[in-house]
Amino acid sequence: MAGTSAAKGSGKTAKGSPEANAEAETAAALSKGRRDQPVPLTNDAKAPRTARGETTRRKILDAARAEFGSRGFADTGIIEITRRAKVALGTFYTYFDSKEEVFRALVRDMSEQVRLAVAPALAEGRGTLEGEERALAAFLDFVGKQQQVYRIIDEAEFVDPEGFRRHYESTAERIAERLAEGTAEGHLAEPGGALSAEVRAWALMGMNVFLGLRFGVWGKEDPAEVAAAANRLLREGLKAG
Amino acid sequence: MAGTSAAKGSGKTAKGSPEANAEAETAAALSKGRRDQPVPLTNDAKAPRTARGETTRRKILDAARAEFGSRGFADTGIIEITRRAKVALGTFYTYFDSKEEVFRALVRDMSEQVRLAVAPALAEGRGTLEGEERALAAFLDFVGKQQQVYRIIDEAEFVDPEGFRRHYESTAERIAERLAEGTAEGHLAEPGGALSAEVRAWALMGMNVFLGLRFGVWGKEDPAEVAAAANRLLREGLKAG
Amino acid sequence: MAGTSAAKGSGKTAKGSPEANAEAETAAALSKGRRDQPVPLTNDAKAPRTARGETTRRKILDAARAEFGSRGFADTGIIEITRRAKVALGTFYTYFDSKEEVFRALVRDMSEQVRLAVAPALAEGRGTLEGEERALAAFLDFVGKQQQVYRIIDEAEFVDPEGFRRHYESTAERIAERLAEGTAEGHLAEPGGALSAEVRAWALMGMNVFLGLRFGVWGKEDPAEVAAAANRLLREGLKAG
Amino acid sequence: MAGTSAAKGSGKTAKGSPEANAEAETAAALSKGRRDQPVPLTNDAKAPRTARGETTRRKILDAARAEFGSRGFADTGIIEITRRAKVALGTFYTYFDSKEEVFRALVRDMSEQVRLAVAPALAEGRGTLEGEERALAAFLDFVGKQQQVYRIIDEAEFVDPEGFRRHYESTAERIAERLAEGTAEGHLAEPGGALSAEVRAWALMGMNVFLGLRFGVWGKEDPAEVAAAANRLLREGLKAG
DNA sequence: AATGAATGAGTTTTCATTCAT
DNA sequence: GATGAATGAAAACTCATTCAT
Repeated sequence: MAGTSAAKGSGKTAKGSPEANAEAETAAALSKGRRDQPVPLTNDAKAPRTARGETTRRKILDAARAEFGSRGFADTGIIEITRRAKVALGTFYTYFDSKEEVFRALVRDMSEQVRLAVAPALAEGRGTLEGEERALAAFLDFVGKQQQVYRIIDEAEFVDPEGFRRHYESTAERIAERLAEGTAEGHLAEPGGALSAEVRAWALMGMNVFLGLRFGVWGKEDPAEVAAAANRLLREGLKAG
Repeated sequence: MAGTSAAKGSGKTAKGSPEANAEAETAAALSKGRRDQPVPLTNDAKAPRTARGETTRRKILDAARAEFGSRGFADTGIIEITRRAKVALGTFYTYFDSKEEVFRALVRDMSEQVRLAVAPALAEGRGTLEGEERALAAFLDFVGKQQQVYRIIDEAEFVDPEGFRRHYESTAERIAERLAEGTAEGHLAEPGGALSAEVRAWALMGMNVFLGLRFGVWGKEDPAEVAAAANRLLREGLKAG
Repeated sequence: MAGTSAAKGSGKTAKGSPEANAEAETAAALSKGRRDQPVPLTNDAKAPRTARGETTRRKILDAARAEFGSRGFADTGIIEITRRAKVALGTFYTYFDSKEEVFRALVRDMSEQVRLAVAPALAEGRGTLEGEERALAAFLDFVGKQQQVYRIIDEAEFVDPEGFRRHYESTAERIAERLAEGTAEGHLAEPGGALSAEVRAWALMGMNVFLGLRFGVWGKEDPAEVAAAANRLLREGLKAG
Repeated sequence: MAGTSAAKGSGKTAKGSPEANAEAETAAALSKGRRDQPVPLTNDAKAPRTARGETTRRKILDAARAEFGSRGFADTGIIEITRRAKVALGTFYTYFDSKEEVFRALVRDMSEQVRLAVAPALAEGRGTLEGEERALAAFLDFVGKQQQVYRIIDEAEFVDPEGFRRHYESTAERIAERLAEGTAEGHLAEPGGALSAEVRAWALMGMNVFLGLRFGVWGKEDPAEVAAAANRLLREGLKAG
């Protein structure tokens, strides 16, 4: 399973051309993101102490993303990662404790990337539902280009269960907040209670994830059209009349 | 990602104590399911030729389900499977060509299992949406007891991509048929076109899968309540008034 | 530092020609020894289940003794052991959990071998001190042929500290018993007390071990002469007159 | 097995609280010892050329002693040594050619240390045997505080065989000289010949080493008492009457 | 059919050593 | 002199698969 629509804040994070060099761009965005928040869960002992080290670490991380994203965790060897990163095998272990650890770092990265990919779209829409529609379109677009997202976040269920859960729980929470806001503003119907509110958020997330898989990764229909169709369902439901 | 709503029947999949001995019970259920339909085996050359062989094959398959379901594909060894099945290591290869092959057989089984688990519920409901509601409740109930379902079908994305895709595509197709039927009967609003119809089916499936993860596997809220809340969203959408 | 003089019992353990094929012989003796005592500390899960397996395990053990004995623990690789044993690399792990584990098994073996090598000599002597003299001669002879003994028991201080300690403590205990007996029989002077008795045993053991190193391993003086000289010291001390 | 009795002096090697801060104290003692004699360095090319360099070299050596002494040679990495010494990894190679080389330097140091620790005691005693008794007591005291001595000298058997042999041969030689002196002075019985004289020296050394292990390192009985008991054996032997 | 011993390619990880700054 | 990033050979260990019995 992979990412889905995301947060409100930092709508200006991605300002440049939304297309070019997605990977590099996100890497940059991520770096910024990291400085915004304390980002605790990194291994201090292995943190680079020089600029050169920082560059190397990033090269490894990027290579790992590409490799895990295309071959999967089990079929990717450290050698392949370092070969792609153009560093020696041992260099990997200068920055990461194990294969699992890079993967974990990557899950955080990807989770954040998804959030950043949809954030601007959310802000654009007038009204909650329009925001969600645009976010879904942005998400479809994003996963179409970054298919690694799915492979990595889905595989986290097995390799990094905590990261996996964290990703979906925090995503659902952000959705829930947006829906609550929409309700407060009177655009959305009241949920029946707390459980109902949570059900709505998870249902919406599930929708998005599966539409992303079907129409972003496996097929490439027009994101806007798919988002529009989904939004109709979301607005009015299925019932006739 | 895991299974979702499906085909015909009762709703009380498990009649005994709802919690206890989930594994054994399901194994039995599965065996029944298997007898309903021959369950196409991939490898004829290794098909058991005697009754004793049939029993051994089943023991291995059941053991594999339990092991893969709890440790995942990579962390499960053939030895562990045969140990649990109480057969010798070499016996495994009398019935399966490789570790991947058992897994594939298992994916088919689980996919079928999900279908059978919700089928009775679907038939009970009066009207398409009521059927879907009961099916979701049955599904939540099922995955609560059979958490292996998720682990196995989700991991198929990496180990058996064809099986993974087959599962979701056929599930979505069945949903689409039901929705088409409901539209024909006038209960449901017309979709805007073919794309829209498919979007609806995938959206519904995604909803179910994620609600299953959140409220069936991770948490154990009352399936009926969750299903009711989800159904409200499905019927009327989110829009106020 | 390695083994030294040893026990009373089982004086008939080694009946054959005391010279030929020391290694094979001891292996046999050991096997017998093992059956006498329950020998608990072996890994059951890896115990051979067939005669063929038993043979293979012994081949590995013998190869390990030769390799560790000549290159030392650190400089011996599993590959070298299996190459010498003429089995595949993986076969090693069918019988032992790790490099450390074979080593531990070997320490037990060698400790026992030392005991068996001197036991007959002890029984031969008339009187405690004469027994000790003959035991030392036998020991010098033994370590001259089995230099691995020293390398393995000495290295146990680092690789298998428990085994190391067990070896020396049990050896010292056996010596202490013999001295106590000699005292009871009136051949030996009373020790001043418990501490004194223990000091005597350890002193005697230390003497033997170092004489073994100097005159058995490094140089090859006549064992009988060395033993005689040592025994004179032991009997009468150094004091003039 | 490690060092043993040696050369000249006081007996109260450690005057402060006999237990506390053993390590620091000995480091100081060592430094002193080193200044007494230049301590021949193996590798001139890497000899420090400045005072700062001299300090750094010493920090590394002290750290190496502590690490090798507690973890052993194989389990100690250069990183751990430099970390403890608070210098950068690369600095190590400014002063030593290899891991083996520091170890060799350390073996020399420790060997010398042992000699210095017992030297004062030897001088105190009136008569050879009394000197030996005091030396043994000093030795027991010393190894009780400096357990690294054993670990390092014993491990030299594998890492620095020449150093190992040199240590014991020169120690034995010194003992032999003292015994010869005692014989010349008429305190000690004549040995039967050259072999006999050497046997006496090695036997005495072995005694001391093992008593040091048993009563200095593993257990902490009163050094004076142990030494007295050992000396009784040495003076009069074991024979009754 | 069933057994379990044997195989060896493949992987991860470590760590002494080098070297540019 | 000091630093720490980079290197890659080496080694332990795993495990799916084969095969003789």
